[in-house]
Amino acid sequence: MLCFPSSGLHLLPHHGNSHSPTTQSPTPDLLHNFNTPFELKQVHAHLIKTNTPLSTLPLSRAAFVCALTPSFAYAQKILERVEKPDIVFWNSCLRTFAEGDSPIDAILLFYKLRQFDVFPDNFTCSFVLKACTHLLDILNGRIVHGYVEKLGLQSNLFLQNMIVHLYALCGAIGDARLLFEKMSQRDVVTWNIMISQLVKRRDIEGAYDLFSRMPDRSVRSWTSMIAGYVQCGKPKEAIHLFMKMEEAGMKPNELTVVAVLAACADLGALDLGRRVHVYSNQSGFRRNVHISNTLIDMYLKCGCLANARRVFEEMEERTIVSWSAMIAGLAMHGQAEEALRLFSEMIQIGVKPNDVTFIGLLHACSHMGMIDKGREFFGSMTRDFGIIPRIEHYGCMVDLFSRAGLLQEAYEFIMNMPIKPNGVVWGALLGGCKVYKNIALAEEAIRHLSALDPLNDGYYVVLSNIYAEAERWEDSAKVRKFMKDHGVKKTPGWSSIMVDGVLHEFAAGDESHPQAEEIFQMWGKLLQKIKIRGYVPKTSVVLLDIEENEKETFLFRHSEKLALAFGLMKTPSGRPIRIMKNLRVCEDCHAAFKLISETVDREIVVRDRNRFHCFKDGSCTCRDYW
DNA sequence: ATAGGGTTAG
Repeated sequence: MLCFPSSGLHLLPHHGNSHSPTTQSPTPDLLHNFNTPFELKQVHAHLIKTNTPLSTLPLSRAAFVCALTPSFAYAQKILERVEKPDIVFWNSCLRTFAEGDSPIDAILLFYKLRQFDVFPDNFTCSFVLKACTHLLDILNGRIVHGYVEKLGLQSNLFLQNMIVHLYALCGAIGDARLLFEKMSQRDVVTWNIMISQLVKRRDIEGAYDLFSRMPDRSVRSWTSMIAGYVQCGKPKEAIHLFMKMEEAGMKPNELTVVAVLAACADLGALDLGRRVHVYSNQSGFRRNVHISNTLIDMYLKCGCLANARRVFEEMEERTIVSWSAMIAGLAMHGQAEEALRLFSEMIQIGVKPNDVTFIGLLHACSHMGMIDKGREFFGSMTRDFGIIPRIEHYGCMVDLFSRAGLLQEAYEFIMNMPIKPNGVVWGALLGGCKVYKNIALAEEAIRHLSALDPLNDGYYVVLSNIYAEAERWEDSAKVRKFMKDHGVKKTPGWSSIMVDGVLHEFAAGDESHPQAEEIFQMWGKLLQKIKIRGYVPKTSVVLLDIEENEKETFLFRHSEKLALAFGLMKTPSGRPIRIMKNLRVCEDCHAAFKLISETVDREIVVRDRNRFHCFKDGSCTCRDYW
């Protein structure tokens, strides 16, 4: 039943050692970490030689040696000399082990205690349970649970909470739930444990059900729930709950701030993000690295590169997350050179990059067509930093080649990948096939994509587009029929814009907005202005079998155009316009926005699915390469 | 003496 730790524990003295123990000085490490009676003797001898009182001996270590070698009276004698070990003493040993880097020692010691006629109490159990938690050791956890029942400690809330936590953490959510349901009393910690564990398992509905049923909610309850919504891709719900939290008079803490800022990043909710930033500083959270990192990400994803940079520069201590976020953000904003410069600065001061850092770097390269640099980083990643490329890195490389028109190289790269390509990888190739009009390779990509990711409409839409551009209308129609037959629905495009703290959302062709008429008139005026400057509607992006003038109607009702017209109507001149879109920005809108930015002299920032487009003075930061 | 969250990419 009992097994001994594998961590270099020697049960017998080193008989082969010809030196007398007293002739050797123990290393400083050994003074605290002796594992055998022999080593204990060495330490003891050292204490005598240096005239150090015996009480300086690390007792928990002595107890450990003693407990594991009860036949060796020496260790026991030392213990007896120092103090009479009672349950409190043993508990503090257990605690030391449980919180140290070898928690298994606590479990071993626990099983040994009965040989010393020591009976565990609630503290004993709590420390062993803590050890089980650190080890994710549900088997020993269940045994300790049995002891808790046998010892009549089942009404101890601390222990019950720890057991519920342990079960859930080890994946036995059913057992955790059962125990939770039959507990005679629960406190806020019990509820919070269940909520955060359900969130961890992506059961956000289950978590909210408990949240709404619990009698008292602490800041932690609110924060777990808000963070849960963010993790489950529901940032609106997260922000809604944050508002409720404020209404309830709860004071957000550091973790709440991180969660809300993450939600703001996802939603592009700059106003709230700024407000939370101010609150965070007022609350004295300025030096919190997690908060600063999330702030950087929030500002980047809201299109405020300068603010992100300021937060980054003002940090006293940066982690790899800070650097990676900044590099990825610069890539998103089309500032590849600056991203690369930041990377070399980081290497120069000795910060070690991780896999995420390289995803950002490779993005920077592919967005700017820096093929050789990208190849270099991909090679250096493993060679110089020992990072094994993940599927995301392969995806970046295929994207890099495909965007640059090196379709054959991209295809061969996929064929030679040591891991199975996923939808993102083939999708990147497909994207390149559209730009460089390679129908055969696009069909090959679709063959893989329809097997890998059959419900993703985006790929079929691209293929249908490719056929349409080649004026192969029948094939284009076939793709759309295929989608219809297989129940693949085209994701409706939408764009949004925040005006005076209110989020306005527009779908393509949307006439439901209360000010729809004014918006259309505004667009009409803009259209006149840009037509003078040479704008020609690119009706080929409209994939409908209709008359040319009808196509224009569709084209002019694209969601990003509606959002822009509305933004220009509602915001003071000179102020930048920020628009978010769920899909990639349309080619025609891109051309139109460039001209509009010039005619109305406004900066227009569009965050699309992949990156930022910042239109200013007639050009875009993507340099039309996206 | 004992219990419960965090950041980059995807």
